[in-house]
Amino acid sequence: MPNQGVAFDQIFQALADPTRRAMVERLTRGPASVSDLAKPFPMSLPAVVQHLQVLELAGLVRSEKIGRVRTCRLEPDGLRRAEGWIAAQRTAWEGPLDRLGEFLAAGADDSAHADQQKGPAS
Amino acid sequence: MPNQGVAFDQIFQALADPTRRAMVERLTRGPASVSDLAKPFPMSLPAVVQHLQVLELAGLVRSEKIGRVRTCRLEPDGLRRAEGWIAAQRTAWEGPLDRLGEFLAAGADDSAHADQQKGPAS
DNA sequence: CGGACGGTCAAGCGATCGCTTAAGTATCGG
DNA sequence: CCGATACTTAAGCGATCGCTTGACCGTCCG
Repeated sequence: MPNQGVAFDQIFQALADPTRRAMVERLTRGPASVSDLAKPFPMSLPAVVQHLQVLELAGLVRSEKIGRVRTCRLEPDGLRRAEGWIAAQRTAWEGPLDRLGEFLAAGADDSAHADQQKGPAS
Repeated sequence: MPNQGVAFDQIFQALADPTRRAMVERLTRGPASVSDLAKPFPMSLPAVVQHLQVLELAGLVRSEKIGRVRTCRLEPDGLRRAEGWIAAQRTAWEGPLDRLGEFLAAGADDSAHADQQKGPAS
C-alpha cells in the first residue's frame, strides 16, 4: 500500500518533472495502461515505467496489474496534501499582517501614507 | 528579475527539498537576512545561498541587497501558481467523473456493461 | 504449440544536485 | 585605517536522476 504519510520531498520531486506532470494530466482524464500512457512520449518504455514508479512512490498514482496489463489511476490524496502545504504557507504569509511588514522593511523613510488599496480580502 | 512565467519544473523542484521548504516556512513569518536564514541549518553558508538561488530562480523568493545585508522575502505568486496547477489537476479528476469512475474501474472488469448500482457519490 | 504483446529487471552512462572548502569582495564599526 | 561582518565566487566531489540498451518473463491469440 502506497503509504499515505509520504514525505513532501517525494511528492514535489515527482511533480518537478514535465514528463511526470504530463502523465498526471493524462490520468485526470481517466485511468490508462502503461503503454497507453507511454504513447505521447518519445522515450523508451522502461523510462516511462520508472517515472510511473516515482509517481507511485510519492502516492500520486496507484496501479494494479490485471493479466498482462497494468492499469494506472490518479490518487488525489497526494495532490491534496501538496496543495494543502502550499496553501498553508501562502495564507501564513498573506493572512495576519505581513504585507505591511514587507512594506515597512522596504522603505521606512517616507511613511507619510500607509494605506495602500491592496488586499482584496480573499 | 526572475520571470513570472517561470516553469513549473523549477517551482516544484525548489519545493522538493526539505531545507528549501523550511526556508519558505521561515519566510512566511517575515523577511530575513541570509545569515539569519542560515542559522537553523547545520550546513555552510554557501550551501544556504545556493538553496536561496534555487528558490529565487523559481520565483518563490525575492531578495534585495542593502549595504552588506541581503534581505529575503516570500513571493506569494510562485506559490499561487503551483497551488493553481495542483488544484486544476485535482478538480479535473474529481469534478466530471465524481468518484464513480474510479469505483467502476476498480470493481468492474470491462466497459461492456455499466449497470452496477450507481449513486454512491457520498 | 508458437509467436506477438505488455511489461519487468539489470546494468551503465552522462548530467545534475547538494554540499564542501578555500579564497575572495564589499561594507560597517571603532 | 584596520579588523570584523556579511556575503560571494570558484572548484570539486560523491550521490542521485533521467534515460538508454539488452535480456527476460508471463499472458493472450490464432
